[in-house]
Amino acid sequence: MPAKRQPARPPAEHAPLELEHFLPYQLSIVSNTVSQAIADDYQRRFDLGVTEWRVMAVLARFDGLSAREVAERTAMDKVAVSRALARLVEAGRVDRATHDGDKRRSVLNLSEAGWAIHDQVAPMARQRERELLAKLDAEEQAWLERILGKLMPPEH
Amino acid sequence: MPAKRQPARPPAEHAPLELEHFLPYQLSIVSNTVSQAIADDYQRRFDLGVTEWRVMAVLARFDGLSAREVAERTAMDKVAVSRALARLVEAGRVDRATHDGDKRRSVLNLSEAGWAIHDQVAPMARQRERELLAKLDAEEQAWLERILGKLMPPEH
DNA sequence: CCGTTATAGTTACAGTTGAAACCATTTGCA
DNA sequence: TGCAAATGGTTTCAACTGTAACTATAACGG
Repeated sequence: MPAKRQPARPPAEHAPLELEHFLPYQLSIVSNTVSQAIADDYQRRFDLGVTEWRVMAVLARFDGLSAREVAERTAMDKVAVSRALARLVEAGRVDRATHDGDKRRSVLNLSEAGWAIHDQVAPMARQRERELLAKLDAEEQAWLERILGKLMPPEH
Repeated sequence: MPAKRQPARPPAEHAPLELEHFLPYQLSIVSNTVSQAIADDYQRRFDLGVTEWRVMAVLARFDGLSAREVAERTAMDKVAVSRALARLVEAGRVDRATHDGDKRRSVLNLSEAGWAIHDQVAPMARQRERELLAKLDAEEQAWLERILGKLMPPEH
């Protein structure tokens, strides 16, 4: 067995980054790990991508949004929303109509089938969130909520 | 101007997710925003992708790693590491040799050119981290560090 | 009105990504 | 030994992503 590898250079010379204590890196790892865990739950079972699920989640809360409004609320760009909607409409999970008085806009709603999926996926997502929070005590949970609120870019 | 849109269904009926207060979603937004900001700094200037930078960062700390060890330390999969290394070696930023006594393994090190890039990018990354932390007071910073430590998956 | 500019949404293209198959080498063990 | 399984690494293929170009409709300014 090879000996445990040691940092090979004096930090003063090059000041290498310690990735595992670097905040943006930690955020990326934690975020990807939990998102992937949630996605695994519904990806195969419902043939539903992350972007599609996010679109469904906002349509569950707000009726009749346009694609642009969905993009704002999901922090996705309009191309991603357009593609997610194409799949969702094709699969009969979202109903798309045209706005009265502005033929450019679509008017989007979950279909019955869409609601049926939503009502299965939403509890699974909440459960994963609980599992993540279970690693923290009550005080830490409160601080995390507060901190993320401050770190979120203002437009979201 | 259209009236502010209201939630259209009673929460009790379908319990839709409030994305903007959903922890995994917040993490994803914050993480992507900050990672993108950092990446923009060096992406164009050095023609260096995020995956390549991560590989360089671990090679700055540990000499002579194999590709597999790089993958472990960066939390990237081996395919991504293989491709990042191909570009880095091609660009003369990483030297790749073959391990004595195990011809499957490579032995990786930053080249002089690699170090030169590292020594420019690392301070930029640290600066971005400081800007992120500047949104928090000292107490929040301490809690965030503690919390992320607990949320990081054990293997990283 | 009519031409310019802006907006909603889609399409095309090129680059990126991940899963699985693949090759070469090494290890384990009968 | 020698052969099956494991390991390090690359390649392939299909899906996904972002940017820019495009179409259609609406808003604006003279």
